[in-house]
Amino acid sequence: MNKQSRVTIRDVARLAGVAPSTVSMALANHAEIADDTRRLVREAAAKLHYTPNFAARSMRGELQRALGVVIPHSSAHVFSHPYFMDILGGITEVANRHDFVVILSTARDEEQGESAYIKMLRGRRVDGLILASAALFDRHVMELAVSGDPFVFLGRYPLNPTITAVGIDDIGGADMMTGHLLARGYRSIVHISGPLAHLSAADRRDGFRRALGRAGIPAREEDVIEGDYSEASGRAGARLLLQRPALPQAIFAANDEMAFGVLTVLRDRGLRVPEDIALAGFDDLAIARVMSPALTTVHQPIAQLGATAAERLIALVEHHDLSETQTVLPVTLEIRESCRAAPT
Amino acid sequence: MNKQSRVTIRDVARLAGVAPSTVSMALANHAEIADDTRRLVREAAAKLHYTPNFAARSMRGELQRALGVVIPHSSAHVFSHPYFMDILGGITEVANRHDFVVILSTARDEEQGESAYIKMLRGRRVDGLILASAALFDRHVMELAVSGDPFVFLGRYPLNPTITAVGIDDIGGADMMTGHLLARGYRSIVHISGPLAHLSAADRRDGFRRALGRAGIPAREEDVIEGDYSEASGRAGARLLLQRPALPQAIFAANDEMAFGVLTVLRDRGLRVPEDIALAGFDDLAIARVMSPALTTVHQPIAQLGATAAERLIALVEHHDLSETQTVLPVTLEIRESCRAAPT
DNA sequence: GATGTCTTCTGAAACGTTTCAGATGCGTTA
DNA sequence: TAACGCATCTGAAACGTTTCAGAAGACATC
Repeated sequence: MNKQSRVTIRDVARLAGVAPSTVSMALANHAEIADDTRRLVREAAAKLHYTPNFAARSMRGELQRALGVVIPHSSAHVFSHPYFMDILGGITEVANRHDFVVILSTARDEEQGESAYIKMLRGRRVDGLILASAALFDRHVMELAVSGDPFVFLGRYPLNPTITAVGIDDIGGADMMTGHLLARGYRSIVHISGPLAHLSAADRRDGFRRALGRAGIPAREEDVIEGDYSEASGRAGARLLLQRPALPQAIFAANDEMAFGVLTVLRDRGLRVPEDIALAGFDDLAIARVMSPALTTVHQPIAQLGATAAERLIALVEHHDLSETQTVLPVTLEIRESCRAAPT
Repeated sequence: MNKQSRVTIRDVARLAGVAPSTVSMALANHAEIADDTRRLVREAAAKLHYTPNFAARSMRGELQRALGVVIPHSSAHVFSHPYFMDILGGITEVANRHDFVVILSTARDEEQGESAYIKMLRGRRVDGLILASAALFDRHVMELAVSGDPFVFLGRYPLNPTITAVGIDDIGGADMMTGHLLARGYRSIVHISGPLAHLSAADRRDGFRRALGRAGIPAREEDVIEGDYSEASGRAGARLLLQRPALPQAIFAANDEMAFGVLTVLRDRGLRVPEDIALAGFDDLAIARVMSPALTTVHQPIAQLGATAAERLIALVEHHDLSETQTVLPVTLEIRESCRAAPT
């Protein structure tokens, strides 16, 4: 019920009474096809519901018009679901506008041989790749870089400026948030960081330290507790803090999920936020708005991140010159209820 | 840097000193190729990093090994992000296991001509489609059904039993939840429904009514308020209720987002949940756990829904016989804090 | 020695496009 | 009338596979 229903360019040619090559050129709007013929061909194609076969087309060296988006399966817990959904939203919107299709690859890193997404590229299933949240030291990244295949790294990638990367200003965001807390009078602040092997986590910590330094507050080892971006690690961090002789005045978690973990533990111990202790997050996912108290956090333009990455990749694939290879998108402060209002 | 790096079967053949057809057969493990030759070819292919070109392969009538997942962009607000992310998770996991690739199509319904995803199917970019949350009366569904192209409808589809559909037990879930509320002693319950043009919304309302009927409570028109699954419509529903002379004892929202909308309005009016009024939701998204009070809701196996759909579609594509075409997955009650504990 | 049977490999054809050199027909110019 | 230019169309080749009829060689049988 499938095979026989395939209508090819030859069928259209027969119906229109012209050669297949004429059909091809007519549909592609080549100038040397007479208007009458073009119309004739168009009608025939429409009547037969002709749709060009992509495989055949791309065999002639045309682009597949497909982008691969690689989301590491193993580290899926590291990044929250809505984050990826928004990224995907941004990517697909741009891709659709450029008539590209998006292929999802939830890569589990395979030890042996080449990863599935490199095969997609080599097998010309996609024209280029967007690597979402790959680790900085991912061996495939270097491999891709030397192969010259088009790809975009999601996140900052200062190690190698020739790699096209789109990230957000993690340092600046953490700096702003810390500055905000300081401005509200909190002097003792503890940062619960993400997994420091990820650049975003290290960046956020560095931003935290930078703001502290500017305020003349000495950096102390114990003011940073390393988590892994998961709610559970937020809880663990909070419990650790509760064992200390004195609680800080504010806790700045490196993402919203950890902040929520912190909140649940504090609440269990009967501590009120923000009255007893202030709390801040990072990312501005839906959870931040929904928590009570609503979480003060750093808003990042996630969909735009995906959109920009897709635009860069398509430019790369179509051999346009990129004005800049490494982009850092700005973030904004989202002030809500979890930090006491400044005394006015 | 791309073109010249393409290594074809001919390159492998040259290096191995055999004919291209031999390479093809050796790599496909045909029996009539001697073991020694097979080894030789394998080595050559590995040395050259040969990856077969998918376009060429599929021109020979092979499967593309690609599934299309259609997510209606326009009605994106109707379904929440984490829902689709979980669906996608289930789909990709099964697809990967069967060596299929997942192509995302965030279809904005185009008025003119064929939709993008039908083109994907016709152009043989994908072997089959999964339609996520298409409306029952979607004209493309019927079109697909008559064309005989493989596709799976996500959600119940009782209208046409020949269509392969995977849904959840919306009726049973709403019935269970309503029964639970009744068992806890609530007699006056209002249901805020989803958009009733969607079957899931109508089903949930019907389940609500069925439980009420079994308990001998007469169905009243005003006990159902139609929303559209959005948080805003939950707020609107709550405001409507607050204008009535008497508040119901419990509100059962047809999804968690609307329940959250209801909660914000109640909270603004100084009403406590569950002390003053009980609240229940449906879906069990992350938001249900995060709200305070944590929301009592109906848990649906979203990832499994996606996984089952993918399995059905792959079976369809590979012409296996389906034991059943229409599947309804069971749901479970998730009792949390938003309904007062039963007096024991 | 002729014939037949296996085993193993090869060459050509086919899949559905696009491209491009050239064919065709027609009006214009010398 | 011959030559040319132009507009329009066509046929063949090519893209990288897989398949399949058949070739080649080794060996066994009569």
